[in-house]
Amino acid sequence: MKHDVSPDSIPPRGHEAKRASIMDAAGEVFCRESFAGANIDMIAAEAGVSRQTIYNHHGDKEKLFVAIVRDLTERCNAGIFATISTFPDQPKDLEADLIAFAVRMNRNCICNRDGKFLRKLIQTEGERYPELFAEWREQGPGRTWPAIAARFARLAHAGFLDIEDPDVAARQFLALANAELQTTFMLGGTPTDDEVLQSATHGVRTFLRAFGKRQPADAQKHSALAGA
Amino acid sequence: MKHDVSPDSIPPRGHEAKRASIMDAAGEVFCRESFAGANIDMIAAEAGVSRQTIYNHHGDKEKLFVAIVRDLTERCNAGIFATISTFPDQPKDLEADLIAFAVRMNRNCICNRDGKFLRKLIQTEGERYPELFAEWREQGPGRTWPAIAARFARLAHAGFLDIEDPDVAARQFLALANAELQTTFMLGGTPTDDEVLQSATHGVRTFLRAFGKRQPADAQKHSALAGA
DNA sequence: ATAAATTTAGACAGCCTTGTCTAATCCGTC
DNA sequence: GACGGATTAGACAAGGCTGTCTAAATTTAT
Repeated sequence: MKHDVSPDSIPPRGHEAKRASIMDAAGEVFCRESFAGANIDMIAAEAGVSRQTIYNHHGDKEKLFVAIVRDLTERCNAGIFATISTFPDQPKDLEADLIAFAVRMNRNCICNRDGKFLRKLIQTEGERYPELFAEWREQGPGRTWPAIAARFARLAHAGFLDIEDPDVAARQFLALANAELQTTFMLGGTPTDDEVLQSATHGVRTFLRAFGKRQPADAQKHSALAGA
Repeated sequence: MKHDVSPDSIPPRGHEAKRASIMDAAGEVFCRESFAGANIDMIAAEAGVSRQTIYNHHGDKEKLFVAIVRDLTERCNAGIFATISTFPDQPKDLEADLIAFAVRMNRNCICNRDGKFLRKLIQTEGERYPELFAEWREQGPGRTWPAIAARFARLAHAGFLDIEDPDVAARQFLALANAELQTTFMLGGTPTDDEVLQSATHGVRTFLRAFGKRQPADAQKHSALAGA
């Protein structure tokens, strides 16, 4: 049941490097062991830092935890907005462009290290820190979903899609893009690039069957026949 | 941070009643506090039982935990199969029947007490008990998804739907039905009946836009216009 | 009513964890 | 090379938790 205690390769140099190293290790350990199951010695060992240094930097276990969550929330949101800015507003190939967008979203925001950690911490500790995670909810889904919805609304307005409610469509787009990754997410796994692509491809195809224009300007070239 | 310690209403009578009471309380506490955060005294208090009785029944904390997970997995699977058996094979009103099915699935299997607890335990402790949750994966999604897919395949074969890959369609059906409940689930909340209905309605409409027959035998009566 | 089985409260040892303290050491800078 | 801040190992007290044990009380079956 005990985990390896070898310091994470190179001992970090400098004050800030130590801070970063602690944040990294703490995210990892809190995520793997849950708040109650994690202990400071584990984090110190994994960060290649002494226990006292952690107390010097963060005060106590709970403050450290809160710092981790805020940090992850911030970084994840930044990633999501960066990815949203790559939304295909003037698609050349709607299906291919949306698939690529869905893959970017998954790979850079959902399946990556930060995304995985934040998701797990929210699921595991969400009920114990209502205000902290309410903050995440407002800053996260509360801001990203409308942003995505706005992009879909623009795409619909430009005649590429046939959408009544862009908010619903945005949520469904994300749900479809992830539909085949749910079980993996549940168990804390990281899907392979291929699984991400598969899920995105199937999801976007279904999305376009539902919301694509029936007879677009240039006839729908990419039917459900295209190979994987 | 301490939780209420009042025994859960009536002290139970009889050996089996105590066993059940312990299982109930343990599920609740493990789910709320995580395995590491839960302690036997909490569970004993919540079950209205002495600590020693728990040890008499289950040996130790880990065995108790495993018993809870197996119990929840079994009950949830039973519920899911029971619900699958109500799948509308001969729908009178395809949209309404699928919405009702999606609502049943959510209310009876996903949002209910057992479903919520099992989901949380999988998310929280899945990585720590790989074999235990692999078992769940095989018995759960591994058996329920194909069962649902088979029903959709039958519906497609009977001419009600236009589906190439029933497995993909089944996963997407579930993903769409839950699309608007994700954030609530993440934070451990329980959606209201109305939220469940909304999500199912929107999800099924999108599903039918994607997979419904364009010109079915009797013309599509229920377009995307129907009120909530 | 009596006997057997179960449950109970409480005490207990052993262990782990948090957070503090100290004295020695490291590191970059002047 | 000497200084000052940061870091380190290690010891430490206080407290929490698990799992065991006991003797008494309670329940159930006979």
